[in-house]
Amino acid sequence: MVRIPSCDKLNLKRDLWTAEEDAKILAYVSKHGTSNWTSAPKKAGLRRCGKSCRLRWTNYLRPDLKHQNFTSQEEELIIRLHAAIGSRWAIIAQQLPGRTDNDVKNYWNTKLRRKLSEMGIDPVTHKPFSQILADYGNIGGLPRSTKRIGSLSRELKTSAYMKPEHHSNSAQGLVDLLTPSMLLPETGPVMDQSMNANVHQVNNNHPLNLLAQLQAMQRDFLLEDAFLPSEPQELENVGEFSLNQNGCQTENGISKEELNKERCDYQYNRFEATHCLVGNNDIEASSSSAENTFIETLLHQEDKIILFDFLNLLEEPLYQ
DNA sequence: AAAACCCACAACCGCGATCGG
DNA sequence: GCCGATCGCGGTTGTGGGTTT
Repeated sequence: MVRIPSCDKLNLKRDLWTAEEDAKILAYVSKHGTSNWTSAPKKAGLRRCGKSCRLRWTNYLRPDLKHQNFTSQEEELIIRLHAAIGSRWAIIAQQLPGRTDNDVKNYWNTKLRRKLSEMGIDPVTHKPFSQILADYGNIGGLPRSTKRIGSLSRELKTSAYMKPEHHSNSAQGLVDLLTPSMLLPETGPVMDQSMNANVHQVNNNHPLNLLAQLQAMQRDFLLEDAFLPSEPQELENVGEFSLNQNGCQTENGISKEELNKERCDYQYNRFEATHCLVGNNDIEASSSSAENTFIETLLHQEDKIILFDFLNLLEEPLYQ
């Protein structure tokens, strides 16, 4: 495949954009729209490559962008989503109206990553450094790690939620990706109801429900890939274990299909409980402070919210 | 006052995916 | 189905302003 010559190779302008150039881009977009950036430099009278024009528009000039500082709520959401899906900045940015992937990425790299490190948390794995060291000591005995959601294939990503024009809002694509047929292949009416509730909430711009769905998906992967035995009898045992964790009872002789329903209920309820906890604990209360950011509050309350609690907040099932 | 350093963020690069002739 | 053109993404670099020495 022939590569596009870079702006550099074409001897085009590469430094910071001037107000005059910005005005030309705005004029171009108002006249021609954003569908064809290749012709933008010529039509707008700019000595920039089309790619550069597109980035300038996408990351800076778009009228729907926010240019204010990140709020503590946004901070919290970035951390939680990063813990869930890794550095998928475009997806994370979709959950933060008015923010671009570049904004989120820069904010993570310059602020959040360091703050987590200062708290003794590895910003890559979201584990405390002490646990990483402990794990390293036990490296031979660890079960094989399962696939991270962050390593979802590009096919899935692109087909399901990377085409905003296919959806009425940014979250809809993910909702489609996480339809019961994919997320929970053998679920019945009970789980459908739960999922419908989630879909409804996502449609109402409750970004944390995206996290719940992602985590449910991950939980499903983990249970399917790493812990679930294939034989029905073994499945019963696993189901009993999972449900007992949730304080529920299960009967002997449960069918595989019923088990799946129960298991999905368990997953959904667990995430609901997690988010209720998060919503009611000190974190949210402190997040409302205009003075303190989410992380700063945690730092100031080290004796109250110990590291272990923060990890519970993150609810990172991937690394269990 | 000036050099050195730090930080935030704008911008670019390279790659894979997708589109369209 | 092929292939060139384009888009979108994540990683990285460059730049300018602020702070420290």
